[in-house]
Amino acid sequence: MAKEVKLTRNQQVVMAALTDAGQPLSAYQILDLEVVRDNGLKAPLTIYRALEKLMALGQVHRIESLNAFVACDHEPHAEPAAFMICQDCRCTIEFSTTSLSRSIARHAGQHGFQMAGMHLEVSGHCEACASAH
Amino acid sequence: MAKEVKLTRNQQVVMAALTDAGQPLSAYQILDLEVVRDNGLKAPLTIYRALEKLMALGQVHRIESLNAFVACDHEPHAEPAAFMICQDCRCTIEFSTTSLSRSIARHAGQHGFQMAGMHLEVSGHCEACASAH
DNA sequence: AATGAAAGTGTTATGATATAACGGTAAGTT
DNA sequence: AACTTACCGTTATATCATAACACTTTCATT
Repeated sequence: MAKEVKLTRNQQVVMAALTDAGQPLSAYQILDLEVVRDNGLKAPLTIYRALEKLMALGQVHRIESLNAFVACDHEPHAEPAAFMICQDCRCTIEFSTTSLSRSIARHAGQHGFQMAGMHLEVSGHCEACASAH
Repeated sequence: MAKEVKLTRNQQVVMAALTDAGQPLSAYQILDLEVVRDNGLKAPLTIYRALEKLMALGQVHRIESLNAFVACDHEPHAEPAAFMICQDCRCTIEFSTTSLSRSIARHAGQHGFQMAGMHLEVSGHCEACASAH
């Protein structure tokens, strides 16, 4: 892991829930999990606060098109995120954008736009779902 | 224009509001505009229904990260959309993804993912705002 | 013109997502 | 200990989006 930051109890609980899920969950879906409620988290704000911190640490990313949150599946990072989202099983695959973001930044520059960050979401069908029709 | 589809009154009102605005507006911001209310549109659902149609026609696009909608500034299209969004003045610049989406589709394919569509949002500073600091 | 299908509309209610405001607590500086 | 900073619990509220139902308009086809 890049940088061991001590997470608070609430943050650990939310992080564990997302890691276990292996797919994006909305804040309210997290809130409804038994393992979360049993740990005393019972208000939306409690979840959102934990998520906010986890996103700042790059351990969780937000999927805009789903209004949901997903555990980062490799090194935590704040770098531009990109996701493939299966329309069938809802699984997500995160991929790196190092090369892509450079070319997009250049493209933006041609429009006089100074790029600060980017967010890419690709929808479609994952390998398992595509082969199963 | 690609295909002249006759818009209903509600759809025309919403389309005109977005075109006039020249920046993304939320459904409720549209609803609150005088020009919209004066035309008798007074319920959220009325706005959402018009937006749904306009998006299907490719004349309006949704900006996920803002929960807002923006008028398409060139040929209406259903093609993968990409936007640069100024964090200062909130203006958006839409750009084409024909070359980009091909390379992303190829990238996805390497992960066994069959791409259906994509949505790219670049945040940063537009030329005017960047030069004004 | 009659008729029937499809799309659009108005209205009310509700669901889903997210944050504001306030006061209190925990943990680490110095 | 005093101070700072982050975190937390609670209540209320803001914001975004859709369900359900009955009615109307539009328009191709008979």
